[in-house]
Amino acid sequence: MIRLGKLTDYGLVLMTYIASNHDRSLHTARDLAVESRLALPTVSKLLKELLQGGLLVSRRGIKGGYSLAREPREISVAEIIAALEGPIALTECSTDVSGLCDLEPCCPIKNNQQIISQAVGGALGSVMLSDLVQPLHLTMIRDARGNLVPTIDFVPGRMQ
Amino acid sequence: MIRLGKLTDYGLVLMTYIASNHDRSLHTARDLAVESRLALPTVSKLLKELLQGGLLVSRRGIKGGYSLAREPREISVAEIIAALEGPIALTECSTDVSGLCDLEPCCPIKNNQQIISQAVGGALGSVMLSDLVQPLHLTMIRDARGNLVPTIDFVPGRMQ
DNA sequence: ATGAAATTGTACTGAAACAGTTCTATTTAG
DNA sequence: CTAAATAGAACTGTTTCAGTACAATTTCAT
Repeated sequence: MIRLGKLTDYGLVLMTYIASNHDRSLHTARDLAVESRLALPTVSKLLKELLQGGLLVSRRGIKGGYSLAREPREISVAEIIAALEGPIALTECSTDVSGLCDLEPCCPIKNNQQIISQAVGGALGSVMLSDLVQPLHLTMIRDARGNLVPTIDFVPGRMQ
Repeated sequence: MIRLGKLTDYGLVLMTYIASNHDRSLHTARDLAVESRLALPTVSKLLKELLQGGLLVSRRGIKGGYSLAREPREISVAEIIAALEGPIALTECSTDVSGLCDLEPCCPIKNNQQIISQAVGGALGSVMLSDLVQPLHLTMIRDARGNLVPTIDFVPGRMQ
C-alpha cells in the first residue's frame, strides 16, 4: 500500500484539531497531546515540522502556543504531507535531484513517474483542511467522559 | 514524501516495457531483466506478483513467458500499485480491518483518511498504462550518446 | 531581575519494513 | 529425457522510521 508515515497521520490529526478550534486562543503542545491522546514529545516534534513548513505560527514563552498560519480553506492536505514527509514524489526519480539513479541517462519512465506524481499531488492538493474539519464538527460531539462520539451520518463534502 | 517502494517502481518499468511491445510474442523474465537492466531474480519476483494480481498471463515451460492480461488502456496504474503493494491506503486506519488502532472507537479522522485515500486512489485509477507508454514513444528519442532526449513538448493526455 | 512555562534544536535507540538473493518444485517444448 | 522457463517459499542484511530524551532559547508574570 502507499504508505503515509504514522507521524504524518498524527500530523493530520493535530492540524484537524487546531483547525476545528481555529478561533480559539493558541494551542499548546501539551493540550494537543492530551486531546489527541498522543505522547507529548511526538506532538512537539510534529508541531515543529509543521511550523517550519509554514503551516503554523508559534508564540514562544509562557502563554505561548501554535495556531494556523492561514485559514483552513487555504491549507491543502498536500501541503501538510509535504511539510512532514518532504516533497510529494513517489520515487527518488520523480524529484529533480539527479545522480540518484544509475539508470538515469536512459531511464525510460522518468516522465511517466512525473505524470503519476502529478496526479497524486493534484488529488491531495484539492483536498483542503477545511474539508477534513467540517464533517468532524457536524458528526462528532464530546460525551460526558470526554470521548468523541459520532452523532450524524457522514456527510460527504466535495468528495463523492 | 509519499514513497512508493523501489520494487513497485521497477514493476511500473516492466509493465511499460511489456505494454510497449504488446503485440510481440511472450516476454521472458530473462529478456525483461536485460532490457530493464534489473537483476533477474528481482524481475522474476515482480512478474510473479503482477501475475497474481491478474495483470499478466503466463505460459510455463520452454518458450514460455508473460504477456498482458488486458489491453494497456484497461490497466490502471492503481491496479499495478495495488498488485505490488496491496490495497491503496495511506494508513492502517484507512483499511476496513479493525482492531489495529487503539484509538479506533473514538478516532476523529477515520472518515477523513478515507477521503484522502479515495482522492489518491481516484487519481491513480485514472492514469492508465497506455498513458505511460504513449508519451514515451512519441516524445523521446535516443541520441548519439545513448541518452534519451525529449523531442516534442510534453503532451498531456487525460492529465492536466 | 528571577523563575516558570513554553517552544526550538539535536542526538540517540529499538523495532519494523524493505530490497534483494537463494533454493527448490513444477511445467513444457523438442 | 533434458533444457528452459515459470511458481513458490524462505532467508538476510540494510535502511528507514517511530519514539524518546536532553539541552537551549524565549517570554510572561511576579
